[in-house]
Amino acid sequence: MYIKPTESELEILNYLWQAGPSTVRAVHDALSETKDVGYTTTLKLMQIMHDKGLLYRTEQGRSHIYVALLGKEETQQNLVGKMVETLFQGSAAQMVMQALGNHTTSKEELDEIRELLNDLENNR
Amino acid sequence: MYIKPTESELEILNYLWQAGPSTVRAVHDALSETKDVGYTTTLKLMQIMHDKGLLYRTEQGRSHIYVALLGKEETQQNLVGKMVETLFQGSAAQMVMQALGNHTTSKEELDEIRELLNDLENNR
DNA sequence: CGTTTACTACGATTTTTTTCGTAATAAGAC
DNA sequence: GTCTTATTACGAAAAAAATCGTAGTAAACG
Repeated sequence: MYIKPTESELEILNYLWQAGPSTVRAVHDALSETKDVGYTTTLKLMQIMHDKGLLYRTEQGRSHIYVALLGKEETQQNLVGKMVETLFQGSAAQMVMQALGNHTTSKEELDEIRELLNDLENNR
Repeated sequence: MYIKPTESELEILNYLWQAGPSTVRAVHDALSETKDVGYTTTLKLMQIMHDKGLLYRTEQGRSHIYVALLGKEETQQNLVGKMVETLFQGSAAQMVMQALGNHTTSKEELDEIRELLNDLENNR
């Protein structure tokens, strides 16, 4: 059974995906750049995530090193999939239109998508 | 200021977008097809949404007719945009890959996306 | 050693979201 | 007109998520 991370949990996961195994301190320092929150709040959140099985941790001296147990791609998949279902009646194409229509996307990226489209068409 | 609908609110909005102006009864009957929830729960939610300015309502005999005040596209935009920011570091292309990679999409839809890609490239 | 510092643990509180029961009431059925 | 039924209003509770303060403790510093 897949556990859906809450919004705050997602922020933490995001950092861990990008930075790799980290202490609460590191996570907190990063988060508090953009968000006004106390250290113990971040700590508690990460402890809860550990309880839920979202994070693995290992002791390192007096502190703990945390690692995300959910994969980045797997989680993206899950959340995008859910959004396609609930907000776009299951049509990924609809979502793609919305996403591309309102974000500046470079020529390189557009080309990459074209390639993907071709692959999709050929492999079925 | 944009108010982010909660998950339950989104279900209601979804129905209203699809069905147009509706009574609580209609919304509730639709929702309870897929979800086990009491009538007064749906009622209360819609009242709260009305308070928040998410829904407009008008009396019709003893009951109320509700209308979504948030547009469908506008809301999709907002939520997809947020997801691109938080989950894909601002890269819409990344999200598109994930979305297309794991949903079956028809040739027609793929072609539509191709067209969109061409438009995007030409108009800048 | 004693003191400071940087952690974790943990409980409690606050805030947000969801849920529902009860009461009031107006419409419709007969 | 009376009774049943469908509806809203409202308060309160339950559940979920986020926040933080305090205490304990081990390491580091001098």
